[in-house]
Amino acid sequence: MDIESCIFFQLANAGKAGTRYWRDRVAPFGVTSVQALILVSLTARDQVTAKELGQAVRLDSATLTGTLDRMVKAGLLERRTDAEDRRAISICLTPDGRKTGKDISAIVADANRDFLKKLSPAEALMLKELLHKLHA
Amino acid sequence: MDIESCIFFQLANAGKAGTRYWRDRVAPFGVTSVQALILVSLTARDQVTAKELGQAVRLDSATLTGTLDRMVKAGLLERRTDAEDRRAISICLTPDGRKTGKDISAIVADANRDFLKKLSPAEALMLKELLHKLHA
DNA sequence: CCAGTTTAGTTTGCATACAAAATAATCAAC
DNA sequence: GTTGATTATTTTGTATGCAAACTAAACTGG
Repeated sequence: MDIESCIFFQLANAGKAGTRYWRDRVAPFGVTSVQALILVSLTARDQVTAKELGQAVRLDSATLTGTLDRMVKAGLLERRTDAEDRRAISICLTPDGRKTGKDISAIVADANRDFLKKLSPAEALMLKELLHKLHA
Repeated sequence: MDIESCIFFQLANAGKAGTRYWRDRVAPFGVTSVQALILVSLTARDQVTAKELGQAVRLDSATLTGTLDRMVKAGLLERRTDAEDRRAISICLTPDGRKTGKDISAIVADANRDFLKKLSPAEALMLKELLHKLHA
């Protein structure tokens, strides 16, 4: 079987292509592609624990720890020990992080449209459904 | 726009899911997911330069250098200075690398079928076409 | 033939991605 | 109520992924 028609190769390439495009779109905000997704997620639902955030953005705890470290260092968010459960930490956006999150949230739809412009609306929808069906 | 319906998030997740599945399938052969793809690519077309290999498996030169280092160390392949162009290097499978490449090539189709089993054959084909159309 | 440019790979530095082990706090059962 | 299992997060170590700078070899125009 040809590597070009291998689904693992195709999905990995599509993922990398999407990430490259998204990274270029969010680079002006001074954040990486993953950090941008985290900010968008936090903008939609503020005040979450690290565990909840990890589930929302599909990052395992080890990867999340490092990424949060860099975002704290960049002044985008803070870690606070959860009052209820002292094992958990609450992730809180700083004013700067909140603004950047809002600004990036405002371009997500346009970035999606532009990246998908080679597909018709019906095809784009079909692609999203097929990708979703693959996980579920 | 919800992060769940963001194409960059969906593609990145699908890519990671595929890579995880593929990694588990090739782990018994003692190689990583990327190394497995490289071996499959080399099995189909032996004797290529690093540049050609990088284009075939979509790895930039910096990533390829490190991955080749690990594969040489693992005894899967060798670097040889190209006789025609002394800037280039030829990538050659060792006997061990050739056998592993053949063994892995033999399971690619089955791994693809199994990973795509939640989709009908028509849907799987549609997915591949849409992914291809996205790049082209 | 020779300076300037292009090309093939490597190196460096940083950001995911993830397995496995370590830490610390909570929960469960007796 | 203490001990043992579970849970949240961090740490460590290895493997991509990629930008940018660097090296060495080949090409190109005058």
